[in-house]
Amino acid sequence: MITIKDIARVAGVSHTTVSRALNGNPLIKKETRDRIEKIAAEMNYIPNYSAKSLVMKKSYTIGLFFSSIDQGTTASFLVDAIKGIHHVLDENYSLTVHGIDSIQHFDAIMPQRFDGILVMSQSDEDNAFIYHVKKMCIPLVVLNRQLEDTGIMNVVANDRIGVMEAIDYAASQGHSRFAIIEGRAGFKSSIERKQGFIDSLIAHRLPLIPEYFAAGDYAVESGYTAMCSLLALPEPPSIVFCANDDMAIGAMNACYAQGITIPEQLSLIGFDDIVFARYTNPALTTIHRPVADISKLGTTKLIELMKDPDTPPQQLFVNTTLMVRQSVAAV
Amino acid sequence: MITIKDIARVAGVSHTTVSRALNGNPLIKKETRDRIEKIAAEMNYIPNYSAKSLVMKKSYTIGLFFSSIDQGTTASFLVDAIKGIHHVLDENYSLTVHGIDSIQHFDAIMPQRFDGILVMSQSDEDNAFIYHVKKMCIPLVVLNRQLEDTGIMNVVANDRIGVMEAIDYAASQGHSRFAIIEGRAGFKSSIERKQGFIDSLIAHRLPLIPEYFAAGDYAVESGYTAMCSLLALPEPPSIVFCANDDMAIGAMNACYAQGITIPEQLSLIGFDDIVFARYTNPALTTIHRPVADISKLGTTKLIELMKDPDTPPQQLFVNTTLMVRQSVAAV
DNA sequence: ATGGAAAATGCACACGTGAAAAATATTTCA
DNA sequence: TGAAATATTTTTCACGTGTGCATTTTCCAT
Repeated sequence: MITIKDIARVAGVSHTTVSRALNGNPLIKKETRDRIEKIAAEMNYIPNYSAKSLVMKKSYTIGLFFSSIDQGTTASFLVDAIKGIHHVLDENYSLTVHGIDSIQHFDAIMPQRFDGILVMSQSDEDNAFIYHVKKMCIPLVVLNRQLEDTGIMNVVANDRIGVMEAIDYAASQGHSRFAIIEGRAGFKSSIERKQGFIDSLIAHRLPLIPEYFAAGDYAVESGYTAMCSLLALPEPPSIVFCANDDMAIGAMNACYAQGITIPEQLSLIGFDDIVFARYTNPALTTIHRPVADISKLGTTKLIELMKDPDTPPQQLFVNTTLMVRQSVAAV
Repeated sequence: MITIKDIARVAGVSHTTVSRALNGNPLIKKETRDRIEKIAAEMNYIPNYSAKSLVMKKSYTIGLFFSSIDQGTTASFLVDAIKGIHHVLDENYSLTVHGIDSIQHFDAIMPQRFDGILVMSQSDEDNAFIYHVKKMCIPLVVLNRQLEDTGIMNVVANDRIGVMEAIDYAASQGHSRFAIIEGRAGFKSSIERKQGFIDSLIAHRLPLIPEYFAAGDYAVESGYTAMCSLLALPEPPSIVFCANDDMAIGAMNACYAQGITIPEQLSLIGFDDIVFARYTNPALTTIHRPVADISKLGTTKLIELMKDPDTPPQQLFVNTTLMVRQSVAAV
């Protein structure tokens, strides 16, 4: 491996000059710089990141942390996040992926190892981690879950409003017996989506019926189970809002199994707009959650924060979009 | 940040002794070691990985490379891979995720930055990258795509045999007019799955009908399109094998659209066994691809290789499993 | 006690880089 | 032409860690 010292020897200058030349330091005469850059290129010089890290106290690493990699995180969510970040992130940063639930010692999370951290947060339980990062003064952006603390950069989709729009739409189609299959207990998104559901019903002066609130955990299977229990009610709902598409697919399946046709006998609304949503039968009307956009914006903000740690924290909202397809009937 | 020198001062020894004590070097007296370890713990010492890296020429980083993050890589594939790896990987290694297609300069891929590399390979086009890694002498395991070169550690599912089993099963159900919707051109998996399809038909002395070979690219939409063209044939097939589940879902959708019922009028087989496969209507009969198992085994092998670079390379096969559900009818 | 081997520890340096301070070269101005 | 001012480069040191070799301490057999 060749180093700046090797280049210095060839160029007949000191290694410091080489370092400066290669890092765009204005103290170097233009012709010297050009000559050194040429030599460096010819010698195929590649900087040693370990050495750089040691002296600069930078790691050239961005950490992406999910609440959990195994549980409650749908595949498309994780992938869209990674895609979004890669889209914005400079090539000489590398992105490491972690699950908060599998971290043994927070001590290993320190400025030395991460220039910046993105937390794809789903639950309050991440707070311990988030505050550790903050205490360590590592530039931090929390994505996807709205924080009470306005001292932290935060990028989220406005789930609640997204749901309200969807319910408004369904109400405009004449529906009045609304049920919900809720998300995983403890997840902020579950609460928000439920609240949007409730708010919209209240705004339309529709009744909140306790039996129409079914528990779920974001997994496909839980949608199936919850739908079965809803269908077993003496008077089933005319429309069911599922807190994510995975559960909506499970729910749809339960309907097939019981010979209920969608949307004629029962309407269905999902949340997320995963790839498969447009390929269910009928195609699922759902709320598009802009995970990739959130990730992109979050990464942009993180980069700002790394450049200038005093950038004032903001709470940024990214809009959801209602995707009207075929799973809601007019009644 | 506290360093071994700080500990040395407190313990009244040299930093060398501290370094040795903390790294389990046998030259240190047991009681000295115990004392130093105690002090280190009390002082909350955390080693500086940059310095370690510099001196040890290790990075404590494993790179996971996909052919592409954006294209042709399904979400569940990426996620299952990450999960599998995390399951095996030691906590003080971090995992970075990359798309080969977005690497600008291979020069940045060097031993200094990666202790080991896992390539989730889908296409021959990855070879340039793979050989670069090999040339750099970075411990390497290639997953998912079978290589001709037996000099590289390689873990793959036996796609071909998996497909053959599935076609055998379908033949045993009385089918004889078999069609295929192929995977993305250029991907090894596409070729293997197609070959399994062909081999099985030949073994059953069934005809290979050119019109029954439809092109696809692993995306849901391409399954839809391909199925439309198959259904437009004067004499459509009685069963269609789709090279992955995503396309099978697209294909299923095309059937809905044209009022063809599955499996009564047309049978369908997928490949991968994604989460949603059991929730299609009817549930999709498919071939389970053990991505997580491949990743786990591959990671284990990579760790072996990192410990002892002379570990002889192997080609390891992980079995697929036929998941019989409801999309294939007996005729 | 004493020599000598064995065990334990310390010294000095290396890794590749960047930065402050010092040195040298060049330009400017009177 | 010479001093002051400025531009450029070099010297020296630091970052935190591990290692070969020298040094000290310990222990045992004499």
